[in-house]
Amino acid sequence: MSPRSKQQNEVIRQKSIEAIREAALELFARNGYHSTSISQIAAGAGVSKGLLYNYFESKEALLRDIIMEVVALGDTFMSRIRAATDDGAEQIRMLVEASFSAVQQNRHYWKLMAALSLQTDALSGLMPMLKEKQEENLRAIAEMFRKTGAARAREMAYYFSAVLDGVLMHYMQLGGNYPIEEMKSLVLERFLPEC
Amino acid sequence: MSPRSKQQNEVIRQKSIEAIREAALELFARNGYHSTSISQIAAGAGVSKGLLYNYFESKEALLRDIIMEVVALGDTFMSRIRAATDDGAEQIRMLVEASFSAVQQNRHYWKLMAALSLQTDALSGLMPMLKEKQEENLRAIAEMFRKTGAARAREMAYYFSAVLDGVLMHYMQLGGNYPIEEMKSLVLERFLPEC
Amino acid sequence: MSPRSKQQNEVIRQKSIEAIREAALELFARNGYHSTSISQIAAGAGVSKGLLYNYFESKEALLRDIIMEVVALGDTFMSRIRAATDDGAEQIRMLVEASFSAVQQNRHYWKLMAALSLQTDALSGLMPMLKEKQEENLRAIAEMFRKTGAARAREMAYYFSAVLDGVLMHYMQLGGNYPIEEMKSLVLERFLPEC
Amino acid sequence: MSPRSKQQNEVIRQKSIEAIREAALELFARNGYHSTSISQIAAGAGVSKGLLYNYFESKEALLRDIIMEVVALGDTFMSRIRAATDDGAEQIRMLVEASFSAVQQNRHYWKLMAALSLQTDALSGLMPMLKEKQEENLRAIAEMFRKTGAARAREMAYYFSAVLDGVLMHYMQLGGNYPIEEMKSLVLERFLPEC
DNA sequence: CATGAATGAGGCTTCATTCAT
DNA sequence: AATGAATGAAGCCTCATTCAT
Repeated sequence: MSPRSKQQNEVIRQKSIEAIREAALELFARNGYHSTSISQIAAGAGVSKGLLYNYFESKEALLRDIIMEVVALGDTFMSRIRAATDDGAEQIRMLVEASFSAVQQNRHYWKLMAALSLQTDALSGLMPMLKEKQEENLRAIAEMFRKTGAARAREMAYYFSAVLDGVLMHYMQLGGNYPIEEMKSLVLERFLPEC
Repeated sequence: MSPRSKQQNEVIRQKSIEAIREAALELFARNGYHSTSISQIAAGAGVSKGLLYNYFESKEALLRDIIMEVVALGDTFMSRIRAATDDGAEQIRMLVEASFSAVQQNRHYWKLMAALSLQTDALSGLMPMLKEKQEENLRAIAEMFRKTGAARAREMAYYFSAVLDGVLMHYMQLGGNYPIEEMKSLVLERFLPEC
Repeated sequence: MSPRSKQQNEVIRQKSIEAIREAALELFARNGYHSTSISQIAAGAGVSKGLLYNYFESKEALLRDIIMEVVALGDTFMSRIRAATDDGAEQIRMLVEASFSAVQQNRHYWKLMAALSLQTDALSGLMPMLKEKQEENLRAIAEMFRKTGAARAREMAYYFSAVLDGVLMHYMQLGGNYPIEEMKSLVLERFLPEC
Repeated sequence: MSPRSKQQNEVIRQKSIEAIREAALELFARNGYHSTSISQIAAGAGVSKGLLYNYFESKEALLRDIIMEVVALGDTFMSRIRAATDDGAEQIRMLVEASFSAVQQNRHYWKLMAALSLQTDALSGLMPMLKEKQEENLRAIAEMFRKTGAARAREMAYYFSAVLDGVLMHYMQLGGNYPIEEMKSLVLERFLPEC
């Protein structure tokens, strides 16, 4: 019955928050945002509905929180790549590798993101920020192509990121039988012919 | 005095059905299936909620109906292309043209389809059929590549359809500012270099 | 196209009305009043919903109409019996015979009546009349017993009609396997021992 | 501060559940199953509609729950009687007493059961179980008659239970002015003449 | 006489959210 | 920090009834 220390409390808090986030992500990705209820998330996280509302203002806020995490993850990727090398082709290669491996390791995140990116609802408040991020990434990718000496770097960036998203989307749709490795090879081949 | 003739009734019915379909498509595409209420659809179509249920068994049946229409549209495309020419490269060119123009002319349909294809819910019953269709299209596209003499025709088909979907998805996400024409050129260039 | 004569119209009217009544009775009895829709009745009768409302003010009015018919039928029975003989025992015997044969020949009517008699709803307006009828029948039956010289004729009337209703209710509940003939014998035996 | 204990919660739950059950029983019996709305039940129980669905899966499940309670009550009666004595006549006497007193003390239950037993709808799933129960009771009653040395014990059981149901049904229909005590005497007299 | 398209009130049910403990 | 009983708005759907033809 001795009162918990501040640190102990903080640990407990973080554990609960993380459990909620994970359960929510899993369920949102598997069943869709609207088809997932707060009750399911709380049950999945092993906490009460009340506690969930201690940490997250609302269902939408919980979704926002998860999305911000994914966005941050993406930013980290890009930073690392730029830090690793200054060679455009190599950066593109790393980006392809990183994208495929991220999606393969964690289909949940990306399926959720893809599904949400096509829905205007449930994300209303976040849309501008997400578009901004996409724009930012596009600029970064264009810069990579520019470094390879490619003509029409910006168009290539648009095209490249569309290809990447297209392949990964199909992978998420079709799952296990998708020839994901072959597709990765094809992408690399066709964007980095010299390698 | 006398009741309306069968034909008169059929005209009236079709008018209402079409209004409902259109309103539903528009709203489903814009706001998402779950975020669209039957009331909104009825209001959008200018009919009562009750009438909607005279023609569609349920909200899900309405969605199904719309999806079946899109699927039929896609089938028509493929048939026409195959009927038009036997030259693989020409077929691919026509497919690109048809896809881009379809999406540009009717963004609603395709945005809805894309969004739904990533949702596990709200489509449970239709998923098998849709996957079968996709498989069928893939085979048809592979056959086109085979005719061009391309190596690894099946892989190319996977890749090609991913590219197409990726580009069109981005177009649907970004809307007006997307360089859609440039992307079309790039797609054609990169898959039909000889033209 | 020659206009129908008044008589022809009347024939048509009566045919439609009768078809509606029959369909309604059948459906009310089989599926219950609340579980039967006007659409079902109209379909069952082979007429349109609109025509149904030409002849019956409302669903409840249709029910009332049917009930009145049953009541009238009951009155006819009693009158016939009293006209046929003045002997109490014989009257009772006839009543038993008539009741059993009516129920056996037309379970629909009686099942509906029994079900409704226990529901306060859907009959609100008719209840007083029905109670009055029951009271009237009770008096008539008591008079029959009185003629047989039985003591406590009124109590016997209550008891007798309860027995009759109980047996017939069980028959309607259990249907085919109910030993209806044996029960009739038992009723006769126990109320008319001297026969 | 701390959450309620399991026991406290259980008490609270049972209170609400019981309030809902009672309100539902009262309203179902008075107005009929179909004419009673969930809103009415919730209002009658002094809880929200939502809470009702915390405890009962559906309106039909609520009805089932109530029916199961009545069935259990009936089973208890029969068991007690058989445990109390082995004398057939005494058992029958007890059964009559118990039935009359049960119905007088709790008209709601029995009116609801009687009404439902004549409805094909709203009970579909339960019908087989109820028929089985009735069959079981019939066998038990036949056994009682057999012990009294009566001939045709099974027929007597059918007849006896029809009489009981008939009398009690009339009581429920006519209410206060029904000569219930006289009827009880008559039943006992006529089935247990030797007493 | 006859039709059936159309309406809208009202019923059942779900679920995000609150709050007493 | 934690619980879960309780709420009520909102969604889907049914169906008695109306009315233009």
